[in-house]
Amino acid sequence: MREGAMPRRGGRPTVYDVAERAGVSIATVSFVFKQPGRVRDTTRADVLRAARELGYVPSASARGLANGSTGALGLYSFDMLLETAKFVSGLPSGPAEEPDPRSFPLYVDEVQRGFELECWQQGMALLLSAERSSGVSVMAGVAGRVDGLAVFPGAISTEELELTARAIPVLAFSRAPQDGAVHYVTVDNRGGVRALLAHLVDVHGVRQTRFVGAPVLPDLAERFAGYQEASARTAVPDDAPPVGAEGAGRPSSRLSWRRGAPGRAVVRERPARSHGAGRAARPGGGRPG
Amino acid sequence: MREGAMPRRGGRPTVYDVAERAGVSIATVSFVFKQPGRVRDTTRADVLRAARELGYVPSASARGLANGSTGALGLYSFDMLLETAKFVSGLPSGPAEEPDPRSFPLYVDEVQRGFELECWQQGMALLLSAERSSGVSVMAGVAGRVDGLAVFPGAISTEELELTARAIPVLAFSRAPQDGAVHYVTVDNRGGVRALLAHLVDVHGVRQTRFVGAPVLPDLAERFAGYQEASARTAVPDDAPPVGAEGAGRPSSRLSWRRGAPGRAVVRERPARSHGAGRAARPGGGRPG
DNA sequence: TTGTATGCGTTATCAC
DNA sequence: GTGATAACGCATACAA
Repeated sequence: MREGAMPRRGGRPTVYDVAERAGVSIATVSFVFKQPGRVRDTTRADVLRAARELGYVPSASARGLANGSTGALGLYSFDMLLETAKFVSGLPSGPAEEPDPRSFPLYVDEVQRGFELECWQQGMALLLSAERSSGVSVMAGVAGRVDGLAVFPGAISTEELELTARAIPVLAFSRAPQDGAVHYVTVDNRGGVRALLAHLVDVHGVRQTRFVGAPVLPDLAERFAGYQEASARTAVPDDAPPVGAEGAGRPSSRLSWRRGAPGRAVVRERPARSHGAGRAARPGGGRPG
Repeated sequence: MREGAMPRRGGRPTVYDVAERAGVSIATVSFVFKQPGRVRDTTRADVLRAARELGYVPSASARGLANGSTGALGLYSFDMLLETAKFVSGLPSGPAEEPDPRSFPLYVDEVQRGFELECWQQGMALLLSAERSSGVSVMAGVAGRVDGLAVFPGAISTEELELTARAIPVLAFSRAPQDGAVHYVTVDNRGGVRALLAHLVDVHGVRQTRFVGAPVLPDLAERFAGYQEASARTAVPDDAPPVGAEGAGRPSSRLSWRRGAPGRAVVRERPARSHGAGRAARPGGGRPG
């Protein structure tokens, strides 16, 4: 319980300061910002003026705590120093002695930009963060600050994804769909590569092709599968090992890129469980209207 | 005051739930995450297990409210649909009927990536947001959720920047330094262009140059100034109007790009005021160690 | 070592 | 139309 409504420490101004300055109660101050119509015009003006004079900025923490949601979505991506780069690209790149942020996977930018745009249009804040190869999971730290979380493929275990999904909606990019609460989204990698090869052969008359990259991730595996399906049309036998397969950083055991592997690339969505009092974020969701 | 320690609504699990499950008090749960050494090993194990079983994720809102800081830094950039694009590039681009996010100023990505990297290394979360040409200031909404805010040059008025700076440290990119609480950072645009021209002329033997872009922003004005300073060496008279100067969206009056304009490009920092109990964010600050 | 109690700033439910 | 006041979830002095 505050003693009256003292300006308190030297911190940022709060509703109490604004209320005191405007000669009203904190409830009124809150109303002015959340339900303007509920306050008399003159009162509202007083409050707004006081707020501006004080440089009042509402605390998102308090706000989030009070209404149970943060108003932000999270995007969790790769280790920013690319210590997992070769795992991502599937290409051998030697033990990068000095990680260079500039070699960050470029496609990430595009996806990220799209995410930013959507958040922007939805009026949601975007919280960016990335995995750290060293140290504990940062995911938990992120999950606590957002209403929903999208995750790039990486070192995050499915178990941890599912765990996080118990707290907030989680969307995993290009991951093999699993049973659980996590949402998965991917693209038709197989068909894409087939079309690509068909184009190269039919339109450009290419006769020599080779698949470059180690199919250690679902996406790459799918692409390799598509490559094999279509490679009968090229001069390269479809059992030629993909370039870089041997040199891949982690000899990943989580995926066997056997011939004719099952599972078409697919977009799989699970209905979000209701979290709390019906709140629900929609990472990657459609636009309104 | 909670009644005992009921699991409450259907929301995310809280310290109360974990505490109940582990048979300890909420304080102990908190200690386990914040001061692990203060808790007995067995107790800690119990708590961690309970937390994991429940899928407990600490609320950043509550945490932020309790300790007075959010642990996140903000980066505020352009309107994502580029309605201010031509203002940014200085190039006439016609009234983009259908704004295309793909034409977003590219250099932004580089700066943003650097900011991300630094935040990542500092263990801080990064909150991205952008101005909206329509509607009220989003800045306030951002300022409330971060400990410090970096702002790209754009439609944000100096007044608003200063206002925000009363609540949290604000860093403005490529803006003409002002007196106030806002921090400013820019680069040697003038010298850069001089060097560029020298290189073109001396090394590549270029004899024909033209400055493209309307110097409506401080940075561009500086570049134009540098261009003029060095253009005596080219075949183009230094008073040739820069291409696109006429077509610039806003005939900005905030900057007169008069010849020999004063003010060298400069990095200007102001010591951050102490906010609250000595807390201080350091947007763009150096690395530890 | 662990538990109790209180504050953090906002929201929202009541009274008035 | 406004004003008290109880949550919200966590951190932390202060007790025990």
